[in-house]
Amino acid sequence: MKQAASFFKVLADEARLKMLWLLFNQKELCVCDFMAVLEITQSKASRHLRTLYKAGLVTDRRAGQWGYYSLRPAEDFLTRECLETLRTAFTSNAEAVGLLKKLAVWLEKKSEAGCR
Amino acid sequence: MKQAASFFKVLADEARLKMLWLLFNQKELCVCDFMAVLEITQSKASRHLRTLYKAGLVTDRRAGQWGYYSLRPAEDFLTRECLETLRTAFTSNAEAVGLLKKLAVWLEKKSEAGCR
DNA sequence: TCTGAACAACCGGTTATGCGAATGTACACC
DNA sequence: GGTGTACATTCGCATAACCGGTTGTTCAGA
Repeated sequence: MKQAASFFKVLADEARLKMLWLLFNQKELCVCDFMAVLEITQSKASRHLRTLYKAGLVTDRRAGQWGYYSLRPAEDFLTRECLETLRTAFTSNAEAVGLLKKLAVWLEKKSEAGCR
Repeated sequence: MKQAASFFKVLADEARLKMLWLLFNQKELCVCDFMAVLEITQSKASRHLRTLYKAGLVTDRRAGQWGYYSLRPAEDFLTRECLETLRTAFTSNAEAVGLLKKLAVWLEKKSEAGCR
């Protein structure tokens, strides 16, 4: 039960919820994507991603100086179900939908700039 | 999304999870029941119940000097689904099952003592 | 080899949360 | 009216979490 409590503790932060939501809808994102879309500092982005990583919810992949994060399929029942519920709930949430639009615009601009 | 974060914040405590679990399996419980079964101080029990109350997850009913708490049906999708998932997860959790046994013993002893 | 980009990790400061102990309140019984 | 029970609330303190700014670290390209 302690385990369940610490899982919910990880979800108990708006920035981390938004990060998970972005990853629900985009396979891979790097730190600078989170910074741009969520309008947060690099230090904040990195710290929260670390928290998600330590909780086993995301994986990271280094490619040169870039770090890509993606969702990690949950092996635990509670984790899997709650994340799925979260995803469903956010799908009909205006703020969440707005974030996705912002993400799309950002990714578009990024690829236009050719900096992929 | 802020709302979702604060909901998870409420769940992010072992004592509160245990309280919810007990209420899943027993319609109504008073503060002293939580104290006895979870082996916590009165102040701790009261405080966490207050938190659950303010989050809208439980209701209270005063009867004389006794205060009874019970689950409050969730009107929100996220809340309802997560609690249901939690219930399912705990059903096959040894610690949680042990708590229920402890609760049964306590309620038995309490009614034997005639203090209803 | 130097510079700059992308990130991670540390630093101190602030805020939030949790705790037991003590106190307050409301009622029940004598 | 006094005592005891069942709570709720407040208090001071300790710990944990979050924050922005700064300082590594690693790598790519000139």
